Amino acid sequence: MPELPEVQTIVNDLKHKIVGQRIKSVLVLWSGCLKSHSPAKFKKEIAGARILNIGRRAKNILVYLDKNRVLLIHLKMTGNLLLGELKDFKENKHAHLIFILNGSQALAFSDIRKFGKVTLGNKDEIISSLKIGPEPFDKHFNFTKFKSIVSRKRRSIKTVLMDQGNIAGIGNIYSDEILWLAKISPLRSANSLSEAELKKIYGHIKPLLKKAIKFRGTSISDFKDIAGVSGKYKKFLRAYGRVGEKCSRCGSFIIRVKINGRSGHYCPKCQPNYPNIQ
DNA sequence: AATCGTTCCTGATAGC
DNA sequence: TGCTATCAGGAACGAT
Repeated sequence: MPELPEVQTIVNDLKHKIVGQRIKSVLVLWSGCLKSHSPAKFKKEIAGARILNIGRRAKNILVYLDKNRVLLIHLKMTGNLLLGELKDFKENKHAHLIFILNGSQALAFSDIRKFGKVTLGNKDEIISSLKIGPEPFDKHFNFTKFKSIVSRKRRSIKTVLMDQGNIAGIGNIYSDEILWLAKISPLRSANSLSEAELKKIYGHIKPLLKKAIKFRGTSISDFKDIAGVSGKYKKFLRAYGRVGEKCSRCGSFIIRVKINGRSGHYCPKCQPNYPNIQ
């Protein structure tokens, strides 16, 4: 499932490969992914558009187009953007949109579970419609800001970290990893955390995300970069997806619990639920 | 205002 | 073997 590091990997690659090109046309193979337009209108609007830049906001990919427009792509869990030639996608039954670019290049939006969404519209309207908290790498995201966002919430710290309205880009994998590094249980309510505990969490967010970007993200099952290559961060995972394995720090067994409908993975010894009672 | 439950969807896996 | 049931999960949405 693409989170900030995976989306950033895609954005960085796309920037180098397709900025400056025109979208000659688009094939709509499954229109359910189009959020803003009918297939006919989408095809008409997109034809001839020039790609000015590629950006990211939380887990959204922003393709800046001419005429002050933006194409917003959310990959949700199983979405991919793949750059290749049209013939490469003919047998991909999950390719829902294929953008025909210059020469023989094509960019396919594919998504097994069909949760991903594509929106086309005015740049300012689309960006201002996003209800998203600060980007972790924004200079305004300092400890004071983090504390003001998190410290009064009654929900579990994992849920708070994953809520895009609080902080942008953290999902199920990296919330588990941040909390393992900070030795904080994902079940602790955010407003139960001490200043020192908040500092530990905050201190791990940027370095972890930075390292995951360096290794081009985590591929659990579906994430691939635009060339179809898996991310390399999986080997560093300490909690996520390691149920029944030994904690690499203390040797206890990693467990999985349901937290607000999501699976949270943690070490019950290193990350105690009730540290004050121990 | 904040939080909770439901919904979308397919493929992998478990159980019989 | 082959069937059915269950589960995974981001975020929009409606309900409380």
